[in-house]
Formats: sequence, structure tokens, C-alpha cells
Amino acid sequence: MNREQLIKDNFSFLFEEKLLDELSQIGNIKKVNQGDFLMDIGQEMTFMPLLISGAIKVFRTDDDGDEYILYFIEGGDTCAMTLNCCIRGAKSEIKAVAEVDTTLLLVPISKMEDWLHYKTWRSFVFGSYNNRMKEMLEAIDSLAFMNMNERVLKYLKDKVIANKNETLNITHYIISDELNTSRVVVSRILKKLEKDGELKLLRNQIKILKL
Amino acid sequence: MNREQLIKDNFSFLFEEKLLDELSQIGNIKKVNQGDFLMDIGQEMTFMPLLISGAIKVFRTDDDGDEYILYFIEGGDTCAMTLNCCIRGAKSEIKAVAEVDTTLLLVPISKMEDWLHYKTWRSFVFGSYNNRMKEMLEAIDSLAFMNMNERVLKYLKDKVIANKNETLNITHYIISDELNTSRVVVSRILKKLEKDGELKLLRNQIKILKL
DNA sequence: AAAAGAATGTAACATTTGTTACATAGTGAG
DNA sequence: CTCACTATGTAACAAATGTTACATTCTTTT
Repeated sequence: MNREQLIKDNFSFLFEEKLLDELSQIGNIKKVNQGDFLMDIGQEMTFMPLLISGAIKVFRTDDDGDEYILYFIEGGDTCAMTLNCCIRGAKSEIKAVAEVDTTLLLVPISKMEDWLHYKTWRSFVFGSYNNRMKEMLEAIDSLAFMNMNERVLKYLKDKVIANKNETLNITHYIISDELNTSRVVVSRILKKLEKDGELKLLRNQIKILKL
Repeated sequence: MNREQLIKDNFSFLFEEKLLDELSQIGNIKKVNQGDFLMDIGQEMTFMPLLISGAIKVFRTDDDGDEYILYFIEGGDTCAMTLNCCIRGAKSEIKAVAEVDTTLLLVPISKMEDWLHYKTWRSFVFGSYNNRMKEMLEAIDSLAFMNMNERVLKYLKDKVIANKNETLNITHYIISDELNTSRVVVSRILKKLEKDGELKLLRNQIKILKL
């Protein structure tokens, strides 16, 4: 599919005609594979990515190499808001990784401001900020109000949505890493969830039974 | 002091002349006392508050009545970004309370978009969003990477900054509430911090010794 | 097939955080 | 001053989470 058509198909429900034209001229299509880094630690953002297909996961990392998953950005969501706000920070940073094979539309950072005279762009930009904020608040809810058991289950269910697949190819170790806990704790909790009929455990794989 | 002068004095370093005029015409000065609610749970925001003096604390609350402090908005910070993004949410909500006696400039929500043609307004709005996000990330850092000991100390130090006063008038119970833990836990930690020479405990009062 | 490596299961124990219970001390109302 | 109330101190215990250690099973390499 040619890129102009791709942009039309994915963004015509969001943006007005003239803005779509500009996007076609200026935007760059980029495909990334599962596991690819979108933003390395400490790197400055020079483009803003709009999600065309796939899913991204976003982490907070601290200087000891610990990480904690903040949220998934998936299909209907459409926009990976630039988080350049926080790249400068001293201690902790943001990390973004492709959760599955993903297609992005890259737009130079400067366009974000230039296009604010488009009403549809304004809605999009503010809507995206608000979505990011909502997701960060959800991450805070998990940490402040939920126990490990609930957090693991929420993580898995979010992952099912991001992957559009109830069978997750993942190890206990990875889960423990992304939730900043230990593998043994995760295995223990998963075993309990399996006994409760929430999921089924296999090697390198977890099937979520209840959504 | 008349309001026009107040607006000039506080925002002339931020906004261009014409925008200051608009602010003077449209903005409303509001004074709130320590402890007043700026935003009740579930309430829709119809104005955006710009901080003139004082400090605001912002909480996340869940449906069990538990709360967790997200951040303080203080002096130099200047803007309490409207968090209307999340007011709709089902389970959890945002709560904002005056940490000290505070003066605000209230601007109708609609102006946020109307004024985007002012370059200084654009910088302000995006800068504010980014600051809010940075602070939410700090809250996540505390929860994900720090133990109770460190979190209590960070809370107290943030509070010193918001109050511009190293002597805090506060009870252990309030701290435990705002950090979503229990009073006994807080008393235990404070006692240890006192032994370590970090602070001095008095009735209804804590003096922070090291910053 | 044997060996090495990765993923998982699980017990035993340590640490952190939360809970219950009660004592003591300061404060304000009457 | 006495009484009730609030704030704080602290012990003892409970629950949640983290750590260490090792066994078992599956997969890949040789």
C-alpha cells in the first residue's frame, strides 16, 4: 500500500483534508519490529510518532537499571505522544519499546506547534496529552492501591489488549522485570491465578481465560 | 492591590502585552484558604486556575476513600494545569486542596484553545502539561522504586518547599492518610528519621533539619 | 544421546509493611 | 482542676513481598 493511501486510511477520521495533505508530504512511515527501541534512554526526541498499527509499551526506568511499565499504546489509541518533556530528567528516564511489529508515522517535533491552527490537530494533541495522563494515573492507581496479585493480573489483561491475543508469549522473568519485582514472586502469583481459573500456564506462554 | 496590577506583576514575565490585557479583562481573582477544596470529586472543571501565590496539593483518590498525594503545585510553578482529562473516569478521581492560603487567577476553559495563537500562551500551556507529567512520573518513581522510609522523607521535603517553611504543622495521621499507609507505620518511620538526625518531632509539628 | 541452558515449581526464610492493642502525654472544654 | 479528646510511642503479631537455594522439565547445542 502506498504511503499516501496509508495515511488517508488511518487518519481521515481524525484530521481535516488539508492537514492530511500536509501529513502525506511531511510524515515519514517507519516500521519497527517487536522488541525494537523507539526511544533510547537519554535520547532527545526530534519527531513525534503517530501510531498506524501495532502497539508500543512505555516504561519508566531508574538509574539502577530497574524499570516499571507505565502503559501500552495500542491500535484505537492512535497516538504515541511525544514524551520529550521528561527526557532531560536527571535520575529516571522513559523507555519505549515495540510490543509487536508496529507501523508509525513520524512527524518533526516542530510541526506540533505549526499545525495548531487546524482544529482537528488541536483536538488530537490535547486528546493525546489527556490520554497519556489518564494512563499514568492508572499506573499510579496500580502502585498505590493494588497488591501484587491484582497488578500482575492487570498487566496481563492490558497485554492481551495490546497484542489482540489472549495467548501471551512471555516468561515469568520478563513479567517480574516489567513490574519491578522478582521472578519467584511472579511465579507464585501466577500459580495461584492458575488455580483460581484465571489463566493457564505453559512454557513461555500464558493463556488468559477470563477477561 | 488592584487586580490588573496583580496580573501584570505575576504574569508579565510569562505573557505578551496583549495577552496580559485579555487576562485582565477575563480572568477572575479567587482567594482560597488553607484546606479549601479546589475541585471536588467528580466535579467538572469549567475554569483553569493559574497560581498567583500559595500552593496546591493534588491527590488521586479511589472509590474506597483511599487517597494518595501526587504532587504539590507551588510558587515558581505558576500554573495548576486543568486536569479535566480525568474527571470523567469511573473509579478514581482527582482531588485538589489548598496547601496554604492561596490566590488564583481563574480563566474559562474555552480560553485555553482561543489563546493558542499567542506564542507565549502556547509555551505556557505545553510547559504546564509537561510539568504535570514530570510530577506524575516522580510520583510513580516514589511508588515503584522507593521504600516507605524514603517516601515519607520525600513527602516531607516536598512539603517544606510548598510551604516555604522547614517547620511543618502536621500530624502523623495526616501523613499516613496522604501516603495511603497507616499511622503506626508513619510514627515508626518518623522516630527512626529523628534518630538519624533528619528531623525533630514535636506535637502537631515536624522540623526538617536536613534538606 | 549427552550436555548445557533456560524456564518453571517450590520450600524456607528474611524483610518490609500493615494491624491490633494499649500506654502515655499534651490540650481544650467545662 | 477534671474529664474527654487527640496525638504520639511502642510492643507484639500478621500479612505481603522479596531472597536464596535447589529440583525438575523442556529446549537447544554439540
